[in-house]
Amino acid sequence: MSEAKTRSTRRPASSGDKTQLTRDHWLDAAAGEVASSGFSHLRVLTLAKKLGVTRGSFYWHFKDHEDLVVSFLNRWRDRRLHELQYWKPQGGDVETELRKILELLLTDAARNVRRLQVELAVRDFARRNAYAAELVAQVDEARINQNCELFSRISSDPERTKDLSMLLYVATIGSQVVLTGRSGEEDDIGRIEDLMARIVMGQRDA
Amino acid sequence: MSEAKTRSTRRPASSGDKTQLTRDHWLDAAAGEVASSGFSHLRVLTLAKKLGVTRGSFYWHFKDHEDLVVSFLNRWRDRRLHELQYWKPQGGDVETELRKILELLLTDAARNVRRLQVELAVRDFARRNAYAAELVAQVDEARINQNCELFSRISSDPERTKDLSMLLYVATIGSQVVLTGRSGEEDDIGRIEDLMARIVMGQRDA
DNA sequence: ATGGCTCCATACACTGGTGTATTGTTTTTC
DNA sequence: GAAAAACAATACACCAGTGTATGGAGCCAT
Repeated sequence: MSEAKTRSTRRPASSGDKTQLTRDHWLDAAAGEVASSGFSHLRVLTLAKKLGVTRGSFYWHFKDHEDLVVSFLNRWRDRRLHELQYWKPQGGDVETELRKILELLLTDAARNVRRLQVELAVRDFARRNAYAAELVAQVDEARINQNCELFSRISSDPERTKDLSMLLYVATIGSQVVLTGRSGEEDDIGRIEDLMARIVMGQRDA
Repeated sequence: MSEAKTRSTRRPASSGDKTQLTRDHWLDAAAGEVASSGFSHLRVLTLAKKLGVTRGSFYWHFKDHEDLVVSFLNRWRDRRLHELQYWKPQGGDVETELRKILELLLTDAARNVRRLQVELAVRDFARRNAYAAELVAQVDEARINQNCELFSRISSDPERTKDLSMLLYVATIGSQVVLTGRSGEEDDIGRIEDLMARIVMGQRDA
């Protein structure tokens, strides 16, 4: 603790960096808080400490607390919609593609703890915030539709493909909610993944 | 603002009643707050207003805010474990029992909005509170085990019955999380219910 | 090197919430 | 029917958090 003049930078390198802060820096810090404590514990003072600055900086980058929340939600929505692009099923055979999707939605999701926690926090926030609910609905719909394209190769009945896609989605979300941070998590998730795959494949019509 | 003497009762009948308050009254009021705003917005001042008293009463019934939260969680756990008793599958044939359970877990749950919201709030709180997590785990396990007994009549492989029970559970929780308060909720839940029933029945071994 | 722009610090006013101490009012109980 | 116990009101000290106003410090033009 004896710096503050040696380098021309003024911030005590709390985030390891030295340059000026940007809106995105604050949003990243916010993600950490949201993940670990939820939206209702999102405090600008806390973020400022984490970033090694005072709130003076915050109120330059953001109008107020609400501005932070809305920006956070928008960025979250944009990223979630955008990433879907890379998860599009390729031309492989149905079972391999299904396995890939399941692994993406369950095993992979479970490893990305922070990302998962953020999603759960957003979802919870959506229960009492109309705007968040709107964005969550958009993301949910996009994801369900994405899987629909694959399931159309399993059943020719469009109603059934839609239902299957929906079921797979709610099952994965449920797994995340119920199993995350639980003892035997890895194992249980693997088994659900397996069972889901077998079940869905069993729904293929003749 | 010119009352306060006409009747010998002192509380302005905010809860319609006149008698003295009990711990359970506070817990009931807390349930309302938790359902609509979550644990992090649980304020004793708010409860006091809702009950038509001041905080002086609260601190007679409870040691502090944490006492309220812990008592609330305990009551929740006790009730959830106790109600399972009445949901035990009877001796009917497998499909009817399965349908009954699904209706209980999905259609019925969706009607009981407040109860569902409380459960989701508790579950969210459990992400950052060890004690809540403990209780949620207890409830989850009890519910999953309860369904196991039924599924053992579908598959003779105990591993598979356990997996099926788990899948059904996470699917219902996921449905509640994803579909609650969404447009077309009723419809979607019905379809999921139907699909789940067909799928599970399809897992019966020869 | 001066003025202007960007980014952050400091200080203040204000709100909303907790918990405690004390007193007041009903109800019970004997 | 008076003492005791249960319940509630009032007033206070205190803290955490927001938002605002203002004053720098560093950088970049000309």
